[in-house]
Amino acid sequence: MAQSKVGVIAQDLVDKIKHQQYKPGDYLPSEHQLMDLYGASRETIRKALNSLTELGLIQKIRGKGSIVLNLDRYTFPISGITSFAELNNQLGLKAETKVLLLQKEDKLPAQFIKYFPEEENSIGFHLERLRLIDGQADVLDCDYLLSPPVNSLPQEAAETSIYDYLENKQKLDISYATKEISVCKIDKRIQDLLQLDNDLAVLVASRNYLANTTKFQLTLSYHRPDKFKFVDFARRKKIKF
Amino acid sequence: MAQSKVGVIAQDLVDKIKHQQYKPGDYLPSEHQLMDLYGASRETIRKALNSLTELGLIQKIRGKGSIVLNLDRYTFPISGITSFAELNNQLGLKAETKVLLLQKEDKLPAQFIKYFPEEENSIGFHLERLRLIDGQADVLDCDYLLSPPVNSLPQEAAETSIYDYLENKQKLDISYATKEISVCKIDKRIQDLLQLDNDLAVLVASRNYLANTTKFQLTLSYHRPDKFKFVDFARRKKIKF
DNA sequence: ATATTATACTTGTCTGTACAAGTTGTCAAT
DNA sequence: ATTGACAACTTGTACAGACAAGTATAATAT
Repeated sequence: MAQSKVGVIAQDLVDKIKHQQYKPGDYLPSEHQLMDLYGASRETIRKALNSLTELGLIQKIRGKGSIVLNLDRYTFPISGITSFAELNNQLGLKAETKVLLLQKEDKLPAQFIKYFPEEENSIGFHLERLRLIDGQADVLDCDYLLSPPVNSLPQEAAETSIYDYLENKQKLDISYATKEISVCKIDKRIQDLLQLDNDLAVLVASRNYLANTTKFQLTLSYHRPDKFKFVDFARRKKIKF
Repeated sequence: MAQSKVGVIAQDLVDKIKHQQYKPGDYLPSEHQLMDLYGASRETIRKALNSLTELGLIQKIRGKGSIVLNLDRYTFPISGITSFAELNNQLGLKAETKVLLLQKEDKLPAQFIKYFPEEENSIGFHLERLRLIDGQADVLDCDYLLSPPVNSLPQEAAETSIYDYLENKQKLDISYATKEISVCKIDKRIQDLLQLDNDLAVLVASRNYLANTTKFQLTLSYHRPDKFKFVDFARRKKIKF
């Protein structure tokens, strides 16, 4: 997955932290020691350490070292563009996906227009999936995959992981996303699907982009309010916008 | 604010993007041109560009250049540890803060214990503030500032900006935070403060830390559901946890 | 005992070089 | 006109060296 030397080192350090080889509160080996361990230059080591810092796994303290932070599985940030299938694997949940709809459209379906007016006339694949955890319907994912760049979308990919399909089969380079989390009123249909008493749901709306900056996916995720939990790690920004 | 050469360059680029000197869709000058412009080495330029990449301001494309992304003010990510006063300045809102409570406690008040059980016996300053925008009460911020490391907390700091006070007066080095966003039931008192019809609010619970990894602040922010909006920028992570 | 100094560690910052790899346009051969 | 090779750009990765600055320990001077 991570082919560069920096990536290999970073992944190895992450794995060792995960398996408690380096425990929360411990200091990692010093940068010079890591240079010997991995046979790399100091800049290379430092780039790997910086990526762990951004992930919230370590904190660097000048003059002392890099200390492993205390982030158990439940506080580990869910942000980043993580697909449901990946989340599922990482957290070891037994989840199920029901595909409610998969069809090609020649313009953006009505329910999306309010949130993504700029794509009103785009061709794409309309996909609706209900996510169940322990038999309970927790999330309704409504996707619109823009075509181009998405040429095809088999039913089987929709049932398992469209990200796996797009990245590995279609060789699309998924890169970044903008997300908005808010609370919205939902119609009777969604209310029934999620078996909700009232008409409020947490809505995560996201625009997803490839590395060449082309937009390829719009998503509206409706979450049961009582099950929704978004965990984030944030560093104090030194740059003022 | 940013004393390092990298920081100065990054801030300058951000300012130029902000003032449309570099517009969305444009390519920034190449790294070699930026070297000449700022009189810096390529690695220094690249570190500055990387920080813009993480902020979601640009996208680097190999062989082509760094393209400015289209992020208007409303989609600019609010994450990071940004204080209400800072947000206020950046967005140019006319907001008001009412201090409801400020007193020292010798153990964690009951309302916090459910979310921060590990700090049950900590001494600290209990602070409650109501945030109003256009006269409307939108957020109730409940803070617990741990003592140590926070020795004092004057009323005036609570009314304006405790982050300004802690960073500039007390010289605390605020570094990172973990946040959890969820939806919770609120009691009658909070319901009245926020003038809500029902008993649901969006709750952002966060643990805030200094650069030396000491926890200094616990926060429970209750948001009116109809006003809450959390905007985020996320990059696809290449590291699997 | 206390304070100071020296030192050996740590991370932070910046420089310069080298080569790999992706993109684009030019020019020549077909 | 199309193709293909090449050159000139771009960013990506890695290396080695130098000095600054913060931390901790031990030896020293008072």
